[in-house]
Amino acid sequence: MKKITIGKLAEMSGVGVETVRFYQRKALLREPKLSTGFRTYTEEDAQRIVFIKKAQDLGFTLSEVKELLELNTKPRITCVTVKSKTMAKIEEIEEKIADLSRMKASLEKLACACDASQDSIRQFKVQECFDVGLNCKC
Amino acid sequence: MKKITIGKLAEMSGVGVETVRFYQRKALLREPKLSTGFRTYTEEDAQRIVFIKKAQDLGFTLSEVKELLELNTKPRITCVTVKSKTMAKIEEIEEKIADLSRMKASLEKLACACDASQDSIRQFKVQECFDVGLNCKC
DNA sequence: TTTGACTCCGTACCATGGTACGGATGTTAT
DNA sequence: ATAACATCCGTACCATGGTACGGAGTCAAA
Repeated sequence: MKKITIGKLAEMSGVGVETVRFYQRKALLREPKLSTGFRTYTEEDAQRIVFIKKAQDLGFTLSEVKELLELNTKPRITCVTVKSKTMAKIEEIEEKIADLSRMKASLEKLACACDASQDSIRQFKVQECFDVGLNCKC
Repeated sequence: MKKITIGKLAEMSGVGVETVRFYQRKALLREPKLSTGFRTYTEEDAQRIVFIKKAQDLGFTLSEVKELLELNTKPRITCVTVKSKTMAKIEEIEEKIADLSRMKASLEKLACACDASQDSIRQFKVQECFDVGLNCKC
């Protein structure tokens, strides 16, 4: 285990130094040892940041990520708890997928309407594309 | 055409008065006539707000919505432009769905591992769930 | 006409997720 | 040992998408 400074950590995990400090303030990262006045990190901290970024990309907010991470810190007894939280997250994810699928369907209608009006002279109103009754022969 | 005040407009389109003013500041709504000192709106303004809200629900930011709305004022190129913007959004959404599906699969493995360790004492790492390698015999 | 509701405006504030600043201090290489 | 660089900390600032405040003017009904 070599000592990792905040700058190296940031570089390793692809974020800025200030972002690391920000995550720490938000308690997304543990308080690191300030041996000799400087923060000292481990590989695990880098993995943690990478995890945060991954989860964030998937649409989780920082406080949701925090919750997910906190699942790790609880003792072994909590298998049941972990499972129920996990199931809840799965449901959330399913909802997000459903939302996105609806968005996608609407956008596909929009794209189709664009095609349809390609050769007609009719004035194209973007608003119409989002209306429910959009006539689309695709 | 009856005069619509800001309060009525807000009610009609399901937003707050302050939101209408905010959209106006952001130039998402035209500057309304201030006949007699009060803003006077039309049905079209209400439709426009409804459109903004719909587009927003579909994952467009306000500035993207603004762009979309501005496409209406431009000539026929519109269709092609709208279509390419739309296709880009669709791709974005598809990526998000794919990510979420992967995440869901990982979380399902975690749930499964919880079951499996009901009687064993396995240390869980939520992070692993996001990695591809969680060994699960479910 | 007077009261109450509505509107005007600028400005301040909120949450989220950072980014930047700047003076002080610590570390490292020459 | 001294320069050059990294890090410390608090605080301020940024964008996004609103929400709230407060003093002033306006409108409409009793």
